[in-house]
Amino acid sequence: MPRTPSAVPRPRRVTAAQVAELAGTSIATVSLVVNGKTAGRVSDANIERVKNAVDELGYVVDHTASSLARGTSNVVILIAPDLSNPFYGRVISGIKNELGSEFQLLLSVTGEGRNPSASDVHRLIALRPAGILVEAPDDAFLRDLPAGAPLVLLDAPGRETQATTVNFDLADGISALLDHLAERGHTRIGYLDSRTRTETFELRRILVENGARERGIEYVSLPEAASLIDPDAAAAVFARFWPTWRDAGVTALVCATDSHAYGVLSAARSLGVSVPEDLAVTGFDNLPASAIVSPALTTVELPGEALGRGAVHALQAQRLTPDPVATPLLGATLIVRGSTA
Amino acid sequence: MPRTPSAVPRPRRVTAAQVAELAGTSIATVSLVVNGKTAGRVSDANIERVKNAVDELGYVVDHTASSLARGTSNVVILIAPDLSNPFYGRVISGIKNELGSEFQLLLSVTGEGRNPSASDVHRLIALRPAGILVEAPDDAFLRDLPAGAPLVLLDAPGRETQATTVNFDLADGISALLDHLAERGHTRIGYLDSRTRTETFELRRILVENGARERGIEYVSLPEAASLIDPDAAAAVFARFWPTWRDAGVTALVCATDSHAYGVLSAARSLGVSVPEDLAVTGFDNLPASAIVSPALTTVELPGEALGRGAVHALQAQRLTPDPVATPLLGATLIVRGSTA
DNA sequence: CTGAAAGCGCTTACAG
DNA sequence: CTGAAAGCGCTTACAG
Repeated sequence: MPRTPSAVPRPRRVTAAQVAELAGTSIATVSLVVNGKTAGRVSDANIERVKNAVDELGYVVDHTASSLARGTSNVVILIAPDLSNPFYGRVISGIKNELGSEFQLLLSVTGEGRNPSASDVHRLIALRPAGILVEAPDDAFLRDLPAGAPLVLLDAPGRETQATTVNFDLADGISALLDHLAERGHTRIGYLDSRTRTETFELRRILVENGARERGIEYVSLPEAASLIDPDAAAAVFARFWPTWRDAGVTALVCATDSHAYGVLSAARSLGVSVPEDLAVTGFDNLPASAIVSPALTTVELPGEALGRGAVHALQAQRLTPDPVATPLLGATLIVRGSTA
Repeated sequence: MPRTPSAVPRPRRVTAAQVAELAGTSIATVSLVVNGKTAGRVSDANIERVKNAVDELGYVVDHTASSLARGTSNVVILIAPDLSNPFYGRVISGIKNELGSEFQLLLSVTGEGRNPSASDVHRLIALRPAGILVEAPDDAFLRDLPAGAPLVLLDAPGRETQATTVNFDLADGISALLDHLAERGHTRIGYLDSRTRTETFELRRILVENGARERGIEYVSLPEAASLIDPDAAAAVFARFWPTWRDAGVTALVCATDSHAYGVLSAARSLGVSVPEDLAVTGFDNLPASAIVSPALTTVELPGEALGRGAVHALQAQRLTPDPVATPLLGATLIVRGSTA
């Protein structure tokens, strides 16, 4: 937004001084009352007077001034690469439910599916948030961990010692997935990776690879087979690599996210590849659309609501210590549907 | 988040006073330099000294103090009911692209698909935002329009006189849709509404109803047929009303959003209703998944990116006047796919 | 229980 | 071009 020549003046806000005057008290008393710190410090009569004056004038504490005086605000910020991914809806809902009304959640999105960077966070720290929750931070971010606000990383496996982190139990969900594929008779599987280099995707790939080996399943490695978290991008990558996978005897393709899998389903249809007859397809997340796409998608459900709640708990613990706080892993569940029938 | 007993102290931030001391200038000079207001007011030598000191200390202007002194912040807030709807991804991207780096976008979501309310906005105004963008405000909100920050409503047709509003040209898109259905020989259509009572949905329904009449298509009115913007909820409603529609001879069902349509496609499959043979289905939005569901969805594409850009333009204009600013309608386009083939 | 006052870290007239 | 000072609207020791 270009700088504006001169903005129109807005209506003056009601201040604590006005409330104090109307109530016949000091500003300090107004502050104590509106912040509920009256116990043994303000008389009932004054509490009453201030409350009446607040109602009459419609006074609301100025958040900016309050934050400056206090040194911290009541805002908690979630920074994430791509809120349009429905997965975050569940995370956000978990955070809000757990935060309660004392704090206020604001979201910051990085552009173009870019991962949150340290400079993004520095700009947000200037807002003096009560906490910052970072979804899927990238390497650069972790190299220069910003100080200045309590920080919690979400879905950043392997970073537990660097910062407070809330993670999924991917090992469990991936074991179930591979058992399922083995049971269906698959002996050669491929993997469609996410192109964003984030810890969680690194881990998913490695667990699939190792788990396959343990079960005598051949993991056909094709590191180039990776796309952004977007059905169209995934479709293009699948179209490009399908011949290779097919010729290698791959009968099941594990995708890094449901969004990747959607693209595979779409491209497979165009290419005349039958799912699951020619190729079984699986995802991660269990997005709402996964029950509806055709065939319905087998996927490892990641409990986003629990991730959000866990992040708030961790933030609360983090506020009490400068050291990383240990948090329990959140279980992932295999959901079997038609795409691996 | 429950109140914490006593938070650990965070590292002290670098202040302008420290920069001034290192640079050997006054604090005022530091402020002028970091805000780029040096023209004719700061010597080149001092600009240089301050910049070096800023770099050396890693100084960042404290946003809270700056907002308090200035009376307004550099934060623009978008408040929306449900960011998990991929439609908002495009809107957000449009806003960010247009805002540039001088301002910072933060998002606030209302819980549970609830529409933004006046009290939500009052809490946000306490942050002294440079502007507030409200997506799909509800009636109560509009009855008590909050003052205190420049405000722009997105997708709130009929509210142009109450506040600055950016809207789609729904009439155009719906005309194209009905022409298409008429051409395919449909003479009786149904409508699956959104249960959130928002202006835009009201308008969609009315335009479909009137447009049908003008074309000699019978609009089978079933006001109960409405659900939240969620495939599962829409599927349940469709399952309940399909017998009624079928018996009334409905051969095409217009849905208020693509998300509703996904639910219909899913339920239709379970019920053995062939799409488009037994029933043609359409949506609004053109979400990414709409090209991938089966059959692919015919839909009226709403240009979310343009909506976001338009909102920022409108905000900029709004800052110059207390009166609602007139904005052009953004064209909607019909995308024809298999669900009406 | 109460209020005057210092302080949070900036920005912006203002006088020089 | 420069800096001392007032002011933004709160919160919180502190003295009473």
